Amino acid sequence: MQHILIVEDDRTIAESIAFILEQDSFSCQWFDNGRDTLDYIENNEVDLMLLDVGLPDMSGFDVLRKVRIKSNLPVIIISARDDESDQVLGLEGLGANGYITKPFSPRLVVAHVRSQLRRDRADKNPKSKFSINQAMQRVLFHNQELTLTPAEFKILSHLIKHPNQVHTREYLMNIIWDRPHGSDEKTINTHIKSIRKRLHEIDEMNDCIETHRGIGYSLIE
Amino acid sequence: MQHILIVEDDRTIAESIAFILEQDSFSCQWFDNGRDTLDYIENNEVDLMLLDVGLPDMSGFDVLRKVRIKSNLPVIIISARDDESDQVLGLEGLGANGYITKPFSPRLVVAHVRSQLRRDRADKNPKSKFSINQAMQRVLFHNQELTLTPAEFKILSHLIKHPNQVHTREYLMNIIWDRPHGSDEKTINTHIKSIRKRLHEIDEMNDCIETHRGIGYSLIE
DNA sequence: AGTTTTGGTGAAGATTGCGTGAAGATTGTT
DNA sequence: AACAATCTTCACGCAATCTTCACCAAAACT
Repeated sequence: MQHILIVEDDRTIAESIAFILEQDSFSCQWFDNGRDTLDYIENNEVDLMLLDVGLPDMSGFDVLRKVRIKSNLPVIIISARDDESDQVLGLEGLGANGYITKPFSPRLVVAHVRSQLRRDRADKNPKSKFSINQAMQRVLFHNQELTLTPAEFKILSHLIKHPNQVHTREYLMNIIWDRPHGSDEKTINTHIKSIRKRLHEIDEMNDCIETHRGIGYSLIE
Repeated sequence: MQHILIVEDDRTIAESIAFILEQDSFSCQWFDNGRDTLDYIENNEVDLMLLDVGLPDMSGFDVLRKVRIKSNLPVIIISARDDESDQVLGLEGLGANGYITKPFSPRLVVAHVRSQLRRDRADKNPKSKFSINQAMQRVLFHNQELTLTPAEFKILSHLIKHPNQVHTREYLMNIIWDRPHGSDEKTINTHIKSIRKRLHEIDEMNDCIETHRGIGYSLIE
């Protein structure tokens, strides 16, 4: 179930939007001011925000600006008919994802929301299969814990943090050892081998780590 | 000077839009039906189209659909207030780049047009058929990845970085090997051959790399 | 036209680099 | 010290890549 935030000081309008969206099996949450909205976003999972520009405590654009500092939550601006130029300003300049002008029909709202969420999902899909727990020196792969030796952790976590980029063996060696260390670069091969083996145990059909002959390795997303 | 097409059957509206845009130093052309519009686009350079959905001979959406078959000309839909759902349909489904609802203010039109043309220019600028991903040691050709050996990558990326310029075989050899290397210059021929072959696999009618008899090679844009 | 030079082509070695498994070296722990 | 875990090295075989070669086609020169 996807969760929509409605930020609108006119209770009638907010309720009618909520009613429509709930019929389309979205869950909705209504706020009539900016402060509460920002608090809520800070602490809850939200999939999309419908944002009126005219709010009692702060401009909708201020809300958008503050949201954009921390996230790229899809935001659809709702604006009154008479401040047209604001529409464009908000849409283009502050990173809104769409806008609707009052008065609007139910169908229009649902269409906008659906189309925006579709686009948003497409953006999010190329999500990393990895997550790093730096404090615990652990890496999750497909939400399963990898048991890695210290050297393996250093190499893999670096590759994850800088994906789609070739790292030379020399560079990876510097990551393992803080201070210069007269070791053979072949060592890296062996570490990579065992990292691959561990990834393989979880995902048979896996080929994240690419070899770049004569150069080094890279992790592809 | 950028040329805007206004497709709108209401003469008053069309003229007012044209007046506004001309003040902003665009050149404008007005059509009140779909047939003439399509004819014109076929034979003239146009930078952007403002398209009303309600036309006498055919729907604006039909016009858009026909235009989209042949080009990705930026199109901004103009729609009357009462057919809201059509807006979304046109915008999402048929590849319109924006929409404005009647009635609109002059500033809104100009803002939309400017913002759209800005985006369009950004899309068009990186128009070289090649792009180099140095980090991944890869070259994209027509947005497709070329699988290149290290030597091939070194040669091709150098040619791309210095196009329209002849490079001697000796010079290209120095690019492949850091240190002096007593190899035959014919080697370059073979590398060029295989680079050409790979380009050929993507674009049959391709002849980017020119031979300069007795001297070397160059890449032409 | 005939000759010479230069480049394209395909294929056959030569070379290099990598994966692999295992053995030795190092480190830390009990 | 003994042990386990980890790191490093090594040798072998394979595959990717580089280089060379022989032969033909195209261009330049006589």
